[in-house]
Amino acid sequence: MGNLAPPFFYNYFYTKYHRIPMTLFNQTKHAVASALKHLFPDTEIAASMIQVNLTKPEFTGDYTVVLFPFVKLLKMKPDALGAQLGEYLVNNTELFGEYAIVSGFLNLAIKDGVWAGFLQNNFNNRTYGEQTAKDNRVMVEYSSPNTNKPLHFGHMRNIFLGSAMSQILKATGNEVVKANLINDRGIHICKSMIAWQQYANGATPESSGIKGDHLVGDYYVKFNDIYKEQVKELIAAGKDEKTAEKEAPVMLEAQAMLRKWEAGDPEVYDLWKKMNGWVYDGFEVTYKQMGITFDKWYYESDTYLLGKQMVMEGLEKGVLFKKEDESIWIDLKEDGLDEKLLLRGDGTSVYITQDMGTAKLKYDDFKLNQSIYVIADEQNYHMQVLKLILKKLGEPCADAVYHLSYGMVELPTGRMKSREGTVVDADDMVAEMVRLSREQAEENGKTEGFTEEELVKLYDTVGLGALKFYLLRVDPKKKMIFDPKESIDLHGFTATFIQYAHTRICSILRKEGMPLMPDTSVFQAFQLTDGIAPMEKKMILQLEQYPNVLAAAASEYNPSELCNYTFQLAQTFNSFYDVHSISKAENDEKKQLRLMIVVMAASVMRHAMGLLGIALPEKM
RNA sequence: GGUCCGGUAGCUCAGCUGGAUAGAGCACCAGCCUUCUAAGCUGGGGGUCAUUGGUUCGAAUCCAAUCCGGAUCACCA
Repeated sequence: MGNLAPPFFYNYFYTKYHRIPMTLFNQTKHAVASALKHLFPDTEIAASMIQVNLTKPEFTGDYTVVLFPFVKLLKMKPDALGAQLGEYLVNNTELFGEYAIVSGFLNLAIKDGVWAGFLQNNFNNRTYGEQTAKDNRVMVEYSSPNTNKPLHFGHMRNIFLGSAMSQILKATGNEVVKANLINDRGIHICKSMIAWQQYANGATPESSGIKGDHLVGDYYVKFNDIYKEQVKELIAAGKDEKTAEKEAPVMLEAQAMLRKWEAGDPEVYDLWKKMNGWVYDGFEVTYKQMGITFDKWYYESDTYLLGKQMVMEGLEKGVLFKKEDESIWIDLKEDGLDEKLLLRGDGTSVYITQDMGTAKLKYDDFKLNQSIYVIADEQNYHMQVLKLILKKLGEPCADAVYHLSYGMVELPTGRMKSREGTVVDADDMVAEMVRLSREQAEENGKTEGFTEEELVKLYDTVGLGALKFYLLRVDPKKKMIFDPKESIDLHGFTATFIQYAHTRICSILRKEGMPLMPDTSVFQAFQLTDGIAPMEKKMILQLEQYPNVLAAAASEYNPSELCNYTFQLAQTFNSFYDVHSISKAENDEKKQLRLMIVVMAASVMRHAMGLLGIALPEKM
């Protein structure tokens, strides 16, 4: 069988709302639709009725059309319809070689030559699966730390999720701005500052040798210890709990400090700047180690005034109202929610005030079509309220707001609480994973032929890869439980597994003297005469799915789809590797076919994992 | 109590716009390294898809009710 001029090359279908990659899978759907239209011109058949699946391995064929949905509409028995449809598709398209009907399912086999053409056209396509630019500007905000404590394991889920989604959206044709909103003001910062003033004796990161974010975090914990103690004392002195919490001296001091800060008191301002500087230095080290970057930084200290201004305008417009104590509120009762405070009686702003300002600022800065907030699901209500308030105030940014909500990372004993010292620190976790990858490599005798420098880099790649994969492989909206006592496995459904499969491919290519991305001309003369073995076919079928998987990861806001897909691809490759030799292939045709498969598989693995920020080494 | 999310193998999770015998990984058992890297491969045991009812040719998937777990409903951020 000769090569067919590929009828499909890289392109898209355009429907009213979506752009769909023109994979063979999607072409099959299309072909079925037009076949039905041709065979039954008088019957209107909705596109949603056409269901195409991958054919189950126990049957022959590649793609399967489910016939039942048409039975009633066309008043035909499924098998009769299948025969007519199959016959038409085989005779009138270039795609299908044969068909078979098994109890209500029409199994279609794509011609081997079409598969060969698919490989020849895509094996070295670096951007395989990506979509062309579509003039859609998206901001993804993630990380968004408070400046009163270091990053912990739960933040890492947020950071990796936001970073991965940015990359995925970019690859699917969006213009993406990666934003980090630093929550650098508010009562929580004042708590660290008060405790530091009273107990640190002027300690700095330099003088103490403690990383800046950790140092500030230590005094945040200290504040809470003092506060708890004072509340206890007040209760012992006869106050009820609520009053005690309100009147604890250290809390009053923190509140006074916040007012001073908002009034621009120079002494408070200097301390605030100094301590935030320490924290930023610490964060920078952590972000760098994790390979995380941002395009745009926002600071709530810059946006809360805009928020206040919006509140004042809302008050003038009559959308908001004032209570006796001068505090300003919005009434959301008719939307099934409650009254919500937007500005305190003393004029200081609350969480949502600054969020309003930031939302508007982001929108105005970049003329966004979409503004994605990666924030834990405990804030679902808050985000709902934010969007609603913006809408009521008539802000155009309201419609762009999208909350990418994810479940919290919990310990077997429950939530991580910095006050109770149960947090798993981000820096510690990275170090632990790097250590674990070293231990495993040494145990397996995998260190031969590497310099110490190469090993350090490799352990970084493996350890960090495992961590990212672990946090991204679960559907974001589900909460996950992490047991720090059981360290993360490097076997099974992990990045290490994929990295290992990739190094095996690299090893094959080295042996064959072939680069990772050979030139198109290398397989130009390839002719398929032999047919395709089942394992080879399985690889090709999975490679063919990638554009659809990437598109789904983008539209569902779910990077775990890439984890699942790539793991399956690596799994199939490992089985393929076991049954088919490349260096000792039966003949040159087989060698070439398998080389194309393997080159493309490695490329797709690098692409998919690259979007998640996971590197694949060439040797390990 | 209101709203939202979840409940699939011992554990961690896929599958959820209804389709063929419900899948992986870990753990457990048995095999496979003179042959491209065994961080791998092959096989095995393990399931009332929380429960009940409904919708239909067909339900883990859709609908309703119930049970269990979590989040949230702050002048904290």
